Amino acid sequence: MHDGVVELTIGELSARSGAAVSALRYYESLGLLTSTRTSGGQRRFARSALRRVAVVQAAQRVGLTLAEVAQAMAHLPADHAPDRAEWARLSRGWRARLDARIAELEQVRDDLDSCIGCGCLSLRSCRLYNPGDAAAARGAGARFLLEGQRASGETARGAGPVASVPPVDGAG
Amino acid sequence: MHDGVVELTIGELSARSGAAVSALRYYESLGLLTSTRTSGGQRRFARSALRRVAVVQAAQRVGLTLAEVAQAMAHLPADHAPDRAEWARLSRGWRARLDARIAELEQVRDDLDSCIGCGCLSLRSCRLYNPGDAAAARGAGARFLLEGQRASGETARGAGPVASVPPVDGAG
DNA sequence: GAAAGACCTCAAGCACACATGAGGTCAAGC
DNA sequence: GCTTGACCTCATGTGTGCTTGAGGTCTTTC
Repeated sequence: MHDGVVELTIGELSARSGAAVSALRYYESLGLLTSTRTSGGQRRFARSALRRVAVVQAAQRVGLTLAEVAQAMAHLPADHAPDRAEWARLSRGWRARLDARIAELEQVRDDLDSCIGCGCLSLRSCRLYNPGDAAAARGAGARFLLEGQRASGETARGAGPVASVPPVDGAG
Repeated sequence: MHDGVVELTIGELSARSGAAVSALRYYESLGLLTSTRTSGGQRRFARSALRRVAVVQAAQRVGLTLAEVAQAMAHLPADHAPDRAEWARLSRGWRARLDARIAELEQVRDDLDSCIGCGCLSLRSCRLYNPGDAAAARGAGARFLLEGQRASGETARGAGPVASVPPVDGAG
């Protein structure tokens, strides 16, 4: 095997980055990585690909989707790994998202605390149940937290919004 | 429409809970909800179902999967909505998970900060790149954070672990 | 009693991030 | 040059949490 040589096979990149071979191919298909090919059609990665993979993995730990990573990386030069300034720009944006996400989770935690205290889940007042305030329903970065809370067509066409039925909160 | 009556149609439950009709059917298929049926085969939910849906939604905000919610709910009596003590038991467990999750994100944030400072992503020393310590690779509750970091068969069968290739960290 | 809207049951589809398998090729070492 | 392991390209599958659609039924209201 070539050693201090310039290029890496996909297996080497996998071993060094910890990403699976199939994941690397997938990243390439999304434009997150580029490679040259040998005459036989096998991929060869520049060593800078190692850093790119590291960036992808970092972004995933932050909670970004690969599409978002691709978008962010589009602002980076393709021919070399990000240098200090470029990486700082990227990661500062991610930090903001991280902060927002942490804040949301802390909000949920506080709401949960208030519910533990009151044992409520009252449909009228419980903040866990009625996340209408600041943190809720924000588009940005709430993916794993608040996804899937919109009404279906069947519901929307149908009986109208919540107000059409009077409040109930006695249990069974 | 019946009004202060004991049972709710699925549409009413949807309107009152904010969950889509299709989601409610799905929850029932997972055992998260139960219903009786009219002679015509339509679902009727006890009012306690409202609280059960609230609990499911709360758990999702915490970050649990529905399977986990189902498991947690298996410890609750099926015939009534959770009372104060039962809800407290449940939510205290969730709180621990929330705390762990928040701690992990804070760890990532700190690592990110150190990387912003040094512009590194050095394969040898960067903590974002080498999440080997405390927070990483924990089984519990790291779903959205650390999923998909295991090697594939192709990689595992192949060139062996990281040590087989000497370190490289120059960029392109 | 008839229209309309809410409801029913499958079955299939979507999004995300890959993993897996089939069937075949390349490259390195002996 | 021959074996063997690494690599290739599709195509399809996995898990989670639903949504959408087709085709049909129930219930309520006028």
